[in-house]
Amino acid sequence: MTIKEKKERLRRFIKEKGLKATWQRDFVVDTFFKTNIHLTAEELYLKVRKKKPEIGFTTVWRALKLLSQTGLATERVFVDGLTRYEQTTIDGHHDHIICLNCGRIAEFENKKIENLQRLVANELDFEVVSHRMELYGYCKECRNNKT
Amino acid sequence: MTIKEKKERLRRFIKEKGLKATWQRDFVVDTFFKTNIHLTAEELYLKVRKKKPEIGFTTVWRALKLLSQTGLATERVFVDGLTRYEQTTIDGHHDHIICLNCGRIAEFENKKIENLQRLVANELDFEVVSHRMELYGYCKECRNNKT
DNA sequence: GTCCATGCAAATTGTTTGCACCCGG
DNA sequence: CCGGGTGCAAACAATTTGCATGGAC
Repeated sequence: MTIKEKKERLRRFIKEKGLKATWQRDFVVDTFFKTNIHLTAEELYLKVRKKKPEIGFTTVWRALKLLSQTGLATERVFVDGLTRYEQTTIDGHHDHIICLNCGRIAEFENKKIENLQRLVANELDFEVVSHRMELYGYCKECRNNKT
Repeated sequence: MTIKEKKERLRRFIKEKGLKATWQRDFVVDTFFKTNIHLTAEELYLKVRKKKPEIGFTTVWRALKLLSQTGLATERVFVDGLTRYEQTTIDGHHDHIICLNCGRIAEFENKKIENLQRLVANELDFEVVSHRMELYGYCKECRNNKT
């Protein structure tokens, strides 16, 4: 899905809900779409504020909540306990691998693991509807520059 | 590890650290050890308070922190964002499967999945040191009593 | 003009800490 | 007695909400 399509989808959602379009929210959403990493509301707010200091934290926060509702963003909480927002990609589910040193977050998908998960669940008489899996470790760069 | 052994281990740890034994902490730890489910500090506090209303939340909380330091308990945060404390079992690492309806938490271990994780990480040039994996779904009972 | 959006400030929630008093050794 | 333990209350941090004002249609 291109950014243009995402914006269109959001525009339709806003219309359906009887909400109004505003340049503030537009700007926040734009900034978010142009960033392809996992951001906290705080981080996005700081990013936005650099360009438009008149936009408040609440607006950024509510824009992210709106994007979550629309399905254009996903809230994720990693072990640091902060809520991060991730742009929804066209390809469905994926998991994360996070560098404990630099905080870099990479994404991956592995059907074999998901099949095994379903298998394990069956053994325990559970029906899986979702899962969360994160790997923590060190990326190449951080391994090389070890202290 | 039996409860007795755990208590012994804690006793030694307390001595080493130059801390003191008190009946309040003893009672909290006892209550925790007798419960084999995943509890939040709040839940344990309520449990304790029923028997000993004079014990405060702080004591419960600090006892759990102490147990974590000792390695006798493990802090876990699932998707609801609450910190739960789990008794450390003799067998090392395991993951969780959680019923979205009744909240029941079951544990499992699967070496195949862990091997695949390492494999995936290698492809991405990461070195894995830990992971978090939780499956969410419905347990047998909740599937049968579906609304 | 009518509502929704905004952004400040304040409430909330879960967790953690400061401190005066208590109590075990 | 002394030093750590307790438990209240208050600090904290992240998130969420109330409300008066402003702006889009």
